[in-house]
Amino acid sequence: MMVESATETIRTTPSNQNGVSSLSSQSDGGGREGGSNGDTNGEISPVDLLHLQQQQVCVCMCQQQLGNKQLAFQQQLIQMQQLQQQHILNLQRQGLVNLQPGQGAVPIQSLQQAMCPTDLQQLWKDVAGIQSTEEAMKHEGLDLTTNSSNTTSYSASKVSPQIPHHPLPNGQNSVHTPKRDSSNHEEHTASHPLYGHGECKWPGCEALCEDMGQFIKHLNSEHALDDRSTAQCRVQMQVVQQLEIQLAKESERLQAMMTHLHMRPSEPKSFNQPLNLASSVSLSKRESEGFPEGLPHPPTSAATPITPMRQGPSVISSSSLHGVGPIRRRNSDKFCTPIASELAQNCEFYKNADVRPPFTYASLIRHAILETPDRQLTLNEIYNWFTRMFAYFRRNTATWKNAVRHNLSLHKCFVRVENVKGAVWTVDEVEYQKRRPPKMTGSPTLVKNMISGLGFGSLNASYQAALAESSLGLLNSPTLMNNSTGASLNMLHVGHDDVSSTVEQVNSNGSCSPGLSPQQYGHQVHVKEEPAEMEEDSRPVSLMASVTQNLSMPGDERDMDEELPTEELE
DNA sequence: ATCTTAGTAAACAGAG
DNA sequence: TCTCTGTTTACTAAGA
Repeated sequence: MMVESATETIRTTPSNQNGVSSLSSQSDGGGREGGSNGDTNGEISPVDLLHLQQQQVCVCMCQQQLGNKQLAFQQQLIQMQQLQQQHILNLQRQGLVNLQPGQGAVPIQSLQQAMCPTDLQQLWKDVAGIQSTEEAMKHEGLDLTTNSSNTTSYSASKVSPQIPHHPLPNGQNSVHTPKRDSSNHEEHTASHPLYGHGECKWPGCEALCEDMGQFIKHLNSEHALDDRSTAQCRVQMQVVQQLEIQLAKESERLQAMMTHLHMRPSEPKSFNQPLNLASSVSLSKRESEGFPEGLPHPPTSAATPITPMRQGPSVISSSSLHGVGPIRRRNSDKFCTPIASELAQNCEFYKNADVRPPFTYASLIRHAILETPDRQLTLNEIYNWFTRMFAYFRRNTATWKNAVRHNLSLHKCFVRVENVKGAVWTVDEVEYQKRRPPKMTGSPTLVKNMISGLGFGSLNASYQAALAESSLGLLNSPTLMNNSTGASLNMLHVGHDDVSSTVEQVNSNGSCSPGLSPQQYGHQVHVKEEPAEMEEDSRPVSLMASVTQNLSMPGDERDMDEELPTEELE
């Protein structure tokens, strides 16, 4: 017990790179990686590079086969991948990654066989464009090539970072109308993926840079190769992968919904097609690259997902981003992110990504309890819910289980009740609402940061544009709106009223019953007396609904419960 | 600077 | 004895 706690402490030390890279390095169900994957220094192997390169080319391939409706999606993915590769390029440039000349050629050659001539033409145009761009960059004192012996094959791995794939306001992208002569290099450099609106777009950095030169200096000085940048890069890669997973699932769900409703999408399977195609291309390779067994392999070619737009910032909060260290002031409480909708929309994300959920233990426990039909859970069932719902909680067991028990005991809102099957825990909604802090006044900067996150705001807009472009009337459906702008607006304007604003929502199984009073459960054995509480919040207590997402929990022997429908909770 | 809240660690006790 | 459950205390950190 003590030993386990000690190891957990070590692992959750912020400097521990495993906490960041665990998603890709997780090799066993327990997630007790010990750095044996050679990944602990944040290095990105040539295999990773090839993987990314392959992804990039797959995107190009798919784009040729897609209609315009998928372009926005694909282009957003390209942007994300550019960001990844930009980071990797930095690593390469600084000698962290040594790509052997022969290695880079392999996927290109194989892809040559798979691509039609026009695809290849486009690809090599891109390659040529980037080469010219690199030359132009050199003239600015930026040597992007560390290995001059690497010609086309190596350059191919660097295709995307310098290609300005910024979406146009209409959702189109300049990727297919490249002007890649050196005379345009200013245009290219002026649209650096990490630079926009006079700000550095590096995750978590909003440094003001008057011009590109200043930005480049800033980039090289503040975001040079170090542990932090490397970790951020890896996290960003994981984020993208998870977003791709999410999109694939949401697209599949959409197809099923539309099929069920006898709606005929303008291009059947238009969403999944590229995903499957790309996945099939690179799946086997990624399997060999250490993608965890339990994790679904992210589709290589995917577009901006729905839910993580809103959820992105919360996931990528400083703490949860790295999945390490204590998280204070989770925004479920601070920003009143509706935990139910958040979990309902991103349950797969939290299930698969080793990302700490941006909720307090108390809110998670409450959610777990309230989503059960009888609104009561044993401690073990609460444990099970945590491990089922969050990959993060499949490890650090000593830490979070203790925290769960601690919260159950500490908070008056959790009431222990003896019933026939032993002690169960229930939620006293009145007490829970009492303990919630006052309404958030809404710091513009804070809210802005939450929404923008790692540039998800633009992705979100593009995604909506793409949806609109796809003539998907579903965009106006509450679900989708909640996933995108609607959710953001909710976050902006609802604040703590999220409780009352969603209270009327009914879950799919119709259980919109209010939170039952603890007295409704058998005879109460013990009610804790919580120390001094702020009673200033006299708002009427809202009725609560709940969300249940049954998630398989590999590696855990505990019960796999029924799959329950979802409903809004807060 | 102070207070509140949350997360973590740990000690301890009781029950099975 | 061991494990699980539950309680409590202490400490730290973040945010207001």
